[in-house]
Amino acid sequence: MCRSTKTSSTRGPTGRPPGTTCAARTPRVTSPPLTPRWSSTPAAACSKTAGTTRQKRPCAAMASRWCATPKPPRTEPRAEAAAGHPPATRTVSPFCGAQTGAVFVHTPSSDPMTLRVRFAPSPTGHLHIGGARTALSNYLEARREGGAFVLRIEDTDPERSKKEHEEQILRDLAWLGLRWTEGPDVGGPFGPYRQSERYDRYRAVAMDLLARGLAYRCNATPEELDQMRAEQSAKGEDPRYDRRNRDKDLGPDCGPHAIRVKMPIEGLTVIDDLIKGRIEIRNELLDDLVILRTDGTPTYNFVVVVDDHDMGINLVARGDDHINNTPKQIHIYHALGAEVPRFAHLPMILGPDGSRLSKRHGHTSLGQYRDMGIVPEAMLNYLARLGWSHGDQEVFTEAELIEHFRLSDVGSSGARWDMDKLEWLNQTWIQSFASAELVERALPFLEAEGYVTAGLGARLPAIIGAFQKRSRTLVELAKQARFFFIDDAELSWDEAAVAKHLKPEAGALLSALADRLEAEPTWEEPALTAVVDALLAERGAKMGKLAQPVRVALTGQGVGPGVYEMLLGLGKEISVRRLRAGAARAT
RNA sequence: GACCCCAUCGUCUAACGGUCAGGACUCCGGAUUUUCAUUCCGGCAACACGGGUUCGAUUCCCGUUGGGGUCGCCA
Repeated sequence: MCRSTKTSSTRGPTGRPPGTTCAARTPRVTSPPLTPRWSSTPAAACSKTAGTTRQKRPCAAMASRWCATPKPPRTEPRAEAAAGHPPATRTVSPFCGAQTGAVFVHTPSSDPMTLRVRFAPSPTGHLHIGGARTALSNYLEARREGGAFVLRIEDTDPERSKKEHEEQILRDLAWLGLRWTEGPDVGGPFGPYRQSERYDRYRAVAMDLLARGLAYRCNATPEELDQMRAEQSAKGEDPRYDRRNRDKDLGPDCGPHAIRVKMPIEGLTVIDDLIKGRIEIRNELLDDLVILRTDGTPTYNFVVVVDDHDMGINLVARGDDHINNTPKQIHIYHALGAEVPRFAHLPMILGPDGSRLSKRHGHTSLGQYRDMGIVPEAMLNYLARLGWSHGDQEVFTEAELIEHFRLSDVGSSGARWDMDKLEWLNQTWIQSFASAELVERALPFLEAEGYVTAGLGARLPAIIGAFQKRSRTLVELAKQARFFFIDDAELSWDEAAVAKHLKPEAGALLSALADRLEAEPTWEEPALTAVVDALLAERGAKMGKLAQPVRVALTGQGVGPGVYEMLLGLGKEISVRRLRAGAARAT
């Protein structure tokens, strides 16, 4: 029997169940949900059709929305980007073909489609760096193609979803520099963008599936199912739903029940993944998954498909831990009569030991890296380079990433998190900042150390500049700058350095230097250099003779910034005072 | 266990049948220097294994091993 015959008879003229307001939700880009995207009649759909290759091209009209953002110059849409996309997904025997063994290939819309991608975090915690990577990949793809980047909140878990998490995730994404064209905060034509606000829609779709015989009621209790799985395991079988209620056609009066969707029982589902290539899964392995729980709330695999369809998402890029969900989702698309998007499954980010990155490996949330003084440019750069490369280039600006990054060029193997490389990139980026830029970035970290940064005038950029080439992170910068901000009495003294460099003859030099500097009206590098050079010339000494004693006197330590950097950062008063104190110590 | 994914220096990666297997991080030397850092030069270091296919495999195929992921009325 060809199931879609029944489908067509139950769908009705509008293809929409009563009470569904989906048309209002999908003003454009997609046809109304529940209307088959595949062309012609159900009978035609059941017949064998040839594979088709979807063509996609950048939409110039959509590019303007990105141009509204001030940042980097947009690169030209690339003509070659349009070519060569593989067929989205090919399914062998979904509902209609399953029973006949026919090969079914859905026919994509012929409309030139604007790329629409999404990032759908669940607000149950902070933004994980894996999530950040996924978000970035989607974002770059959208930017290059002039498409839409949709942010959707997957808050169907009322227990764990928290508003403050959602807000924090949005802030973290913004910190990274990602900007979305549609989302819960900015709105958009496909809202609402929080799943908790779309429950009516999910229920309506589920009821429609039920009415069309593509889903069914299952009154097995979770306890019964647990027992079933336990028995299966005991017998050495794979634990899975035994389809016990699939063909019973249970009515609404069957007691507390969930709604399950019917998966095909035989055949093959094929995913043509942008990153992984061809993936085949035997349909017999697919469980009839619950789409509506007993309490009426929808489940993840269901809402994802409904939303992605409603929102016109045509490329889904996510972690490869979702690969096993994909065939089930594809069949839900088919049940909805919806076009299946292309998929790109990004490999996982692994911990340094090769296992899945977790808290025990250290920091896993984006916010923690921000707090440790990683700049967003470096994080963006590092995240993009994980699993992807462009020639021998290591440092990329956002604009360069938008131009060169492609999901299809991402490697298919997992990548380990390498803090050393991240810090190296961070240092490289810190070195690239203009003075005022670095000051602005470093200020919060200085304040976090408890330093008073107000009223420093030109000393502040001098202090921060002194560490621009000496810091791998902004926290490191702030900690190194400590001697600039504390009272003389608080200086910590490296006794070995003191013993080595603050000897009597050095004391005389320091004392003389202090006198001359005190008399110097111009506290700028050329003037200071002149003072030091003159002193050195008179004494017939080299800089090497003076630098270390000065450094120890000024900082208490044997290592630190250059002499003039210290002098400029400290200012005249403190410099002279510390030099005198150092001279006194040296006698 | 079943299913799915993956496999080049320690790490991130390049190579798209013929290369002295390239670059970057880390590490180790050296140069510059005012200590440290920066910068510049140099060095160590890899095709997991076994079968095919081929005149020729790191590249293609199969298997083994190893690693990762998924097996919920979580997302």
